[in-house]
Order: sequence, then C-alpha cells, then structure tokens
Amino acid sequence: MNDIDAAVEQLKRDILQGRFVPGQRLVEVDMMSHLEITRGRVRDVFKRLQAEGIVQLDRNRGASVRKVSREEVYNIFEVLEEVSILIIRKVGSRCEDEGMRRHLQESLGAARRFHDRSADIIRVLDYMDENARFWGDLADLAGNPVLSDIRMRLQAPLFRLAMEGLTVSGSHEQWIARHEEIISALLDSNITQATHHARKSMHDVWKAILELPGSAFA
Amino acid sequence: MNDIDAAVEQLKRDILQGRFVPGQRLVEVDMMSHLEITRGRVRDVFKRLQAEGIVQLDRNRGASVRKVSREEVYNIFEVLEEVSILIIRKVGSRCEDEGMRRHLQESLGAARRFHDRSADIIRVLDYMDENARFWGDLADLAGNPVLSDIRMRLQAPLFRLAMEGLTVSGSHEQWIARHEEIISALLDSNITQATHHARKSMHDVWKAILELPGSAFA
DNA sequence: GATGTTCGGATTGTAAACCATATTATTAAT
DNA sequence: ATTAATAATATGGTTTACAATCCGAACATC
Repeated sequence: MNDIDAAVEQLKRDILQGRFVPGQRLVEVDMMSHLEITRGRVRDVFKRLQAEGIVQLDRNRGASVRKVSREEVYNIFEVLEEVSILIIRKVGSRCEDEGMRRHLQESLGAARRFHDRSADIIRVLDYMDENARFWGDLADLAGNPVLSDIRMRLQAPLFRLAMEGLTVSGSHEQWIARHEEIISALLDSNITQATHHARKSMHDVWKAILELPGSAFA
Repeated sequence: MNDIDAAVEQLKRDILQGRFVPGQRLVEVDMMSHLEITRGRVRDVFKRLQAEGIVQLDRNRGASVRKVSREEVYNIFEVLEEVSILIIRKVGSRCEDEGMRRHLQESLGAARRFHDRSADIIRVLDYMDENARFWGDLADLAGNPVLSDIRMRLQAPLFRLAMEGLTVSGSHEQWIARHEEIISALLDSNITQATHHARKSMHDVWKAILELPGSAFA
C-alpha cells in the first residue's frame, strides 16, 4: 500500500464527517498543506474521490464537495435497496452453515452491545460506524466481493446525508433494532422475514434522508 | 470533454477487441506512441481502466490487461443478473406509457433488423454492439442513471470473454431472439414473463462463458 | 549441476518546474 | 452605476529529472 490511500481516506473522513461541507471548494494548494502531499498527489486524490461520488470536478474550476440532488438520492437508494436484499438472500442461502451462524451470532452480539450503550446525540458518528460495520459484515458473509464493492460505492455519497437525517430524527435505537431483527430472522432461517426487515430498515433511512430540508441537497 | 477520454476509449476498444490480450503487459512508453499522449496521461488512462476492471496495475510492475478468474465471472454475473432484472422491472412499471411503448417498439425493430441480417462468424463484434445497444437502451429507459452506470461497469470486464464464448458457441440468433422475447413481453405488459426471459438470456451468456477453456481465465 | 548472489538495464514512482488557459476579482472608463 | 479592460488566482497539462523497484543474466559457491 502506498500513502496516497492514507490521504484519500483522510480527506474522505474530513468530508463525510462535515469538516468540509457540500459545495465547498477544495483548493489544491490548501490541500497540499492540509494533507501534507504534493500538488500532483492532491489531484490524484480528487480524481479518486470523484470516482466515489464524493468530490465533484469541474473543468478549470477544480474540486468541490459534491452535493447530491434528491433525485440522485432516490436513484441510489433504489439500487442500494436491491443490492442489500441480494446480500441478505446470499447470506440466507447459507444460514444453516455452522460457521455462518457463528458469524451472525457475533454480529448480533455487536449490535446488541451497541444498543445497550446510551445513545447520546453526540454519538451520531458512532451509529454510522455501527451501521457500516453491520452491512460490511453482512456483505462479507455474502461471499461476493463485487456486492461488497458496489454497496460501498453506493453508500459513500449518502453517508453525510444519512448522518444529518439521523441527527434530525434522532432514532438510533429504532434503526439498530432493525439490524437485530434482520439477523434474528436469518438465524431462524426465515429469509422472507429477513428481507422484509431489510427493506423496512432501508425505507426508514430513506425516509429520514428525503425529509431533510432542501438546503441539504444540490 | 477532454481528449483523455478519447485515449481511454481507444485503449478500451483495443483491449476488448483483442488487440492486446489478457495478461499482456502495457508498457507506458509504448502506449505513449500508440495513443499519442504523454506519459502522465498514459498513467491516467491506466488508472481509469483499472477502475473499470479492464487493466490491472501492480506496483512497480505497471499495467497489464486484466485476466478475470472463473470465480470473478461468477460473482459479476450474479450481481449483473439482478441489476438486469431491476432494469426490466423498472421499464415494466412504465410499459403502459405511450412514449415508453414507442421506444420499446423502436428497440424491438432494431433487434429484428439485426436478426434478419446474415450472421457470419466474422460479425461477432457486431453482435456485441447490438447486445450493448439493447441493454443500453433498456437501462436508459429505466430512467435511473445509477443503474445504467453499474451495468456498464459490471459488463466491461466480461466483454472480451462474452465475445470468445460467442465465437465458440456461435449462437447469435438464439441470443438475439431472447432480446426480442424480452421486449415483446414488456409490450404485452407481462413483466413476469419479461424477467423470466431476461434471466434465461443472462444464463445463456453465463453458460457460454463458463464453458470456455481454462486458458481464457486468470 | 543446482542454488544463491550480485550487477546492470529497463520500467515504473514521485517530485518539481514550467507554461497555457480559464476563472475570478479589481480597477478604470464611460 | 454599468461595463470593459486588466490583474491576480487557480487549474490543466507537459516536460524533465531522479529515485525506487523489478528482472534477467552473468558469476560465484557449494
């Protein structure tokens, strides 16, 4: 691994966590000092994050934090939901397997541990981490790297909006509870129920995001 | 638009059409003269095609035409099938619309015109074009750019293999006939039937590819 | 003869300097 | 006050130079 990846990750975190807000310009020379890399590298970082849908590049106007429109959110979610369902189905098809069950138990345990902690409004980022962990684990268990990759790519542009939506609606517990329901259904080998809970989970997030004020969108 | 896109497209064509075979190294200085761009640009082109899964970049060893393994083909197809089904469902949900019907009729016409032409073994590339047109049209009609994008990304690494599979099995007509069946079902507002034909179509291609000799894979 | 080592050419990785061009801000003129 | 010309700023892209790495061949050792 090179250290351009470190720079990419850092800028990604900075953007997703709100250090740079959507629409804000990202000037190359500023980024040189901020990320402590050369200008050429900065431009590479921008290109990588453009491919991930986090940064927008306009010719001769440089980089800025991408704002997604409501329509784009809708389009992304529509695909993300089906991808998630496919993940659930893939995991479900092997949910009798002993190793799979152990992993699911582990994931369920992590969700419950998180659930039990007091959910302060401060800890929105913690929830996002837990959510990423949950779906990341499931995607890995699905055993198809292409699925994992697509899910991450679709998720990235939504991260910030999901965070804002969560801050407004403030329903951590409800969202975490859905995760537990999904895994429980999988452990019961009830795939229909699992996909049902998964869709419900997605719809909750979807709703919270689309109810955000227009200023959050492009 | 810039002319790096032209270089990307040219190299992509060169690779997909077999001018550079899987595993073959792509030396930067050679590409400079071949694509008539500077070395820095060549590297950018490589990076872009890496993101599309067509070239492989190994640190300090440069670029080579990517070989995909059987397992990767399987993983890609698994997702591609669901994406295709989602496209069909999306189009189907609006197949009563007059404009949609006109577009579908048009697509059906194009498929039939292609079908009527004599299908020489030489014209494998023509079939690939027709296939790309068919699914590209449908993806556009689905009205979700994210879907179109994902489909293209998944398709790219398979293009060459699909071409080889087609050359071996030599069943153009059968494959084109499936396209006509899909659209016909959509025009009849029979979405169940359309998705059924779509899955069948995908499975045919899938089968042809996975039956290729091991030398075709990584 | 097989294995390990060292060397040198070839290729890629990275940085820096450079100029052209587009955008934005400032100033001047009407 | 509006517009036109100009200067400052930022990006787009090329070139050059050099460092780091890889790979194969000649050589040495056992």
